[in-house]
Amino acid sequence: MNETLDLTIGCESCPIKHRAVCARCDADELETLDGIKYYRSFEAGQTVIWSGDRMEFVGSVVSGIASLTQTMEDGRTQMVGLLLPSDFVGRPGREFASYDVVATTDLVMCCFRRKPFENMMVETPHVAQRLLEMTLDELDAAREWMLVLGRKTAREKIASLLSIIGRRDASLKLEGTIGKIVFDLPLTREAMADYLGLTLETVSRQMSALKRDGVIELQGKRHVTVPSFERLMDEAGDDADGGMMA
Amino acid sequence: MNETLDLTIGCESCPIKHRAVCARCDADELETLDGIKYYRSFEAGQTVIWSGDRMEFVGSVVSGIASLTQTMEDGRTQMVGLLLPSDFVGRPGREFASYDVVATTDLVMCCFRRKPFENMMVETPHVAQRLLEMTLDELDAAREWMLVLGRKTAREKIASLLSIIGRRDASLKLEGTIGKIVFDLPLTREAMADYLGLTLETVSRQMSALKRDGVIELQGKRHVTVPSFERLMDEAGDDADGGMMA
DNA sequence: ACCTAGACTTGATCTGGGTCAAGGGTTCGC
DNA sequence: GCGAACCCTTGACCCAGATCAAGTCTAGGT
Repeated sequence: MNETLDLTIGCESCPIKHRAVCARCDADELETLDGIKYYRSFEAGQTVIWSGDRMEFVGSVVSGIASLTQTMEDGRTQMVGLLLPSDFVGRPGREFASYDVVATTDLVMCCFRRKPFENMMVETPHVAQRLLEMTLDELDAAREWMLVLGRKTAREKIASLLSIIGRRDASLKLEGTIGKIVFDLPLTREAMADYLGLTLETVSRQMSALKRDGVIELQGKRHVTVPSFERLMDEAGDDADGGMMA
Repeated sequence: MNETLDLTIGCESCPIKHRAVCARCDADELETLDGIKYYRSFEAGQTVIWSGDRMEFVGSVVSGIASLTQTMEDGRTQMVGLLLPSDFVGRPGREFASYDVVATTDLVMCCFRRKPFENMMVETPHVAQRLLEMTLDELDAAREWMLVLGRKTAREKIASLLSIIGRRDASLKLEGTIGKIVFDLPLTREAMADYLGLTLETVSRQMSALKRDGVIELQGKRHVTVPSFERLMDEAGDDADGGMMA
């Protein structure tokens, strides 16, 4: 499934090399890339791109968390995507950004100037195909989230979010997704609310309720221990298979 | 924007030829396609594919409307995509379906056997690129819908749905999206509710309210007249630009 | 013509989550 | 060490939309 993740050609802190570009490629392409690649750092809370801005680059998250958000004129906001390390940002072929991209934590991104990247994509078909696969994955994630937003209760929403972050975190640490899981929440209660279509008060109340009921333990406000991942999945109302089926 | 829509090489009732395959291609590729192409018809209410089924084909909607839906064990369902004529169905590279695909009205699809289609995709890079563009469009639509599901009121949700269907319908008829619009709702109140994350009673009440307030007129239950599209957009809480910016 | 079934509407009531308000805990800078 | 700024929690109350319960309307079928 993650057949490209173990490739280590090139700089290992740059996930795009592994996932979008390096997959099944030869060293020549890495040479090509190095001329158009650069890193950018952002502080927590900083906006990476405003919706409507010209996109000068595409890239991927090296460390930290970014979020895609949409805002209505009256200030209501909805997070429409959570970008974790190794996630791709940007739209080859799109001139302007469709969403605000905000650094939710301190953030390092690996960027490629858009035009040269697009040219390279045309010349190397498997990059386009890898990008298509990644986009399809994002689409699946977005659609799964539509079920969360449209039909789940506040408690189920929280459990869903915790299980996504917990699973992702655990797989990065190469642990299993069974039994006990420990991780730090990279989001404020407000950011969680924006992702879940709730208010921060409701998020806080439901976190307390899940703690009271023994589904999670909290050390401080952000450090979470999940004694039974199955129990959490159950609270989330998901099928037990854990999303193994694409 | 719809640069590929006016191509008329090949059978004009088969949108995939126009949108996914024919774009900027030469006649040879049409020959290749004809060996692996077939049509399928479905009655309203029939299920095209069950989630988890092996996908034997990809294809596109020729006429009628299909929907992608997700269902929880307890029966709560959420529609995660509405497939209108010319929309693409299926995932090159994916073995199994992720969602139920249901014919919401009588439906004709133009199908391609999946394996040969994938092979063709590898050989003709611009098809992969067209598919990437289409997938990015779907992703944008899904994310826009996340804002609807997460943050909009029932009245705004209904107005959003009506404006999407109305706009799509009007553009197919080559009318503008300004001023008056007339169309038939292709969805039952229940299907609307499933798409909007509401109950059918709430949908019905809000339709009545929009009618009472003069935002829409109803002839029968399904035939809708929108005297002012701007007014409708306003009720939907959208920016005025009408989504012209991809 | 009548009967039935499915799609829709409308009313009455209930409730989950929003809103408003008042705190508490930590981490800064001074 | 003290105030200020965040971030978070908890309580009291309210309301949009869910739920439960009758209906109405229309299209087919006999």
